[in-house]
Amino acid sequence: MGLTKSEMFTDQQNRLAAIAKVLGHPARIAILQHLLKVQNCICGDLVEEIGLAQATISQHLREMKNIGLLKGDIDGTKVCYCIDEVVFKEIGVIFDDLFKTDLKGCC
Amino acid sequence: MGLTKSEMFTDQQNRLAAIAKVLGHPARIAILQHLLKVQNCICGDLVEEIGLAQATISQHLREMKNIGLLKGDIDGTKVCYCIDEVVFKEIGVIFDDLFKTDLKGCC
DNA sequence: TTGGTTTATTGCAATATTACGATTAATAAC
DNA sequence: GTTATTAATCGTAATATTGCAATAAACCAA
Repeated sequence: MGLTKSEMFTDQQNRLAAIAKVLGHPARIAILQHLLKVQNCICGDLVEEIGLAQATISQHLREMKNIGLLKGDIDGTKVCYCIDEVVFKEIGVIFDDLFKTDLKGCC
Repeated sequence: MGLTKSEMFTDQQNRLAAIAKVLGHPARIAILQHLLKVQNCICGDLVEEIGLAQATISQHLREMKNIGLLKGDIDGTKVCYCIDEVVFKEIGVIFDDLFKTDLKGCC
């Protein structure tokens, strides 16, 4: 089917899954890591940096924008992408909450 | 194409993406949260708990096992699933590393 | 205006994912 | 033995994702 039955889950579960899904592709991880490394906007050097076609990179960037992780500022013919600090931190907290649980190893 | 070009990325990027991909479905988030809540093995009550068909749940469980997040102990006709503590913590660290970066908001 | 640069979008092909019914395999209960 | 229970697997249909070439859109420069 390929159709996720999201109505069966809570908003929190769907939001977390949507975020993880966007992170679930190495090209998007590479984009995020590059943005974290340069600590600045990136204006189009991603195509050479990552090595995928321009259309493909653009698509990945759109998905990252969809969950709010990135924002794009138009600057002439270029578009400067950078991380949305608030959303970035929010996502960090979400994962932190999920993985901070102390397990009392049962098996 | 639907075929990720994973050879273009580092092992670390591919591993992180693979983990995030598995977390990128609300049913698998629900499974993980249920396991964290009961703090014990779950032996098959997931089908009623989540509300998807048995075959579907089994498929989701397999994906979570593939990345090492869950392990299943056979107990008679039942199989008890629980979180692999080591991998769980490892994944927590991976996300923590990724999101701990302090951004100096550029845009 | 014309041409160059950059990014988004469209259209498409190949592959992947999601979901479930049906079946199978393994054990348990009797 | 038979039957019930449980979970994995198979097969299949519907939908999603990935990737790219081609094109469009928007701006800049001369």
